Amino acid sequence: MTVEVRGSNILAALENRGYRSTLPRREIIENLEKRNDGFTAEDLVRDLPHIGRATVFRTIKLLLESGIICKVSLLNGEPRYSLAHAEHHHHTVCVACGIIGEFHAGTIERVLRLIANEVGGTIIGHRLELYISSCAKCARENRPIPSGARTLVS
Amino acid sequence: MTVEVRGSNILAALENRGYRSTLPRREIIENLEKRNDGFTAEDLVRDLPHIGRATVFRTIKLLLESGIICKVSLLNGEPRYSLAHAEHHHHTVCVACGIIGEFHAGTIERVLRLIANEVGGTIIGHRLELYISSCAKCARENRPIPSGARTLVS
DNA sequence: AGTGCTATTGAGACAAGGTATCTTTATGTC
DNA sequence: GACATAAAGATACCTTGTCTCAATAGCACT
Repeated sequence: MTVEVRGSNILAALENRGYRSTLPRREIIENLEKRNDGFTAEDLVRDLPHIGRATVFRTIKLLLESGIICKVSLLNGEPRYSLAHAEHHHHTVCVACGIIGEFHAGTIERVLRLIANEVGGTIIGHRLELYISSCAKCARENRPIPSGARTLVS
Repeated sequence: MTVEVRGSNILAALENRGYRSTLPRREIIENLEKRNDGFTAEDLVRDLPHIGRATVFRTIKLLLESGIICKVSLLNGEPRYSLAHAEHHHHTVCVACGIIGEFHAGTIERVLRLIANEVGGTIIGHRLELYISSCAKCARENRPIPSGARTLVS
């Protein structure tokens, strides 16, 4: 009996949910674990040309449903995926370079709960994205704020 | 000299921004003013078959940029448009019936400003959607919470 | 009311992001 | 190793928009 010591805990999470450990899934997981930026589905498709498009999307869906990755919208609505590092969190998106960060703020949860009371109904979840410019990286590289950043900020 | 007394202030807002008052635009505005739910672009296309698809989308874009309507994501990411009633606000989306509500909470803005300090960078905007079930209408009609509502709630 | 400039429209091709279908292949289990 | 079945690959299709380009219609001016 051999015990797999090193290896992705993401894969383990999928197996615990009853999914099979297949080569394409392992490759996709390995690929996205290397990224620290937000990525698109197309990034994965391009990086793993021997894996079918549909499989990439199916695996993304699986990882989303398992809470392993998150789907985040850029300001213009373009989707990006990002590895989830914390249990519950929100996202910052730099409109200049597109880098995605995470933050957690208990205050927000409390405020939202209060609002739910006023709004009526049962709160199921929320989506909160904070758009910033000049993130740490952009500030270092002196990257300017893109024009047209002001669009649909609800 | 005649003064147009009744009529859309939305149209006026567009004209003030230098856009022409065209028949298709007037019809689209009239149509969406009648709605109190969130609507899709396809709803408009279907309701106004003599107006070109591209024109509908172009007009929607115009209205978005002018802050007259908002684009909101349902839980599964599907887009909905909704007339903006207040200057700055956030949205509630009922996952059962899809009705979109507005709310405003100064507390949130304050909290977000605090967070921006911690996160670093300049805050450009934010997107906040609150997903609820059993909104007033659904509660009246005793509509159940849809299964699969738990998806990508970041 | 007619003229002219140019914004806007309509039609239809195209694009991005994703899903459905259907056959073949690979996993996990006994 | 055989079996049942989950998953993969290929590909067609769908949705939500955008782009192009010729034709049309608003608006301003006379």
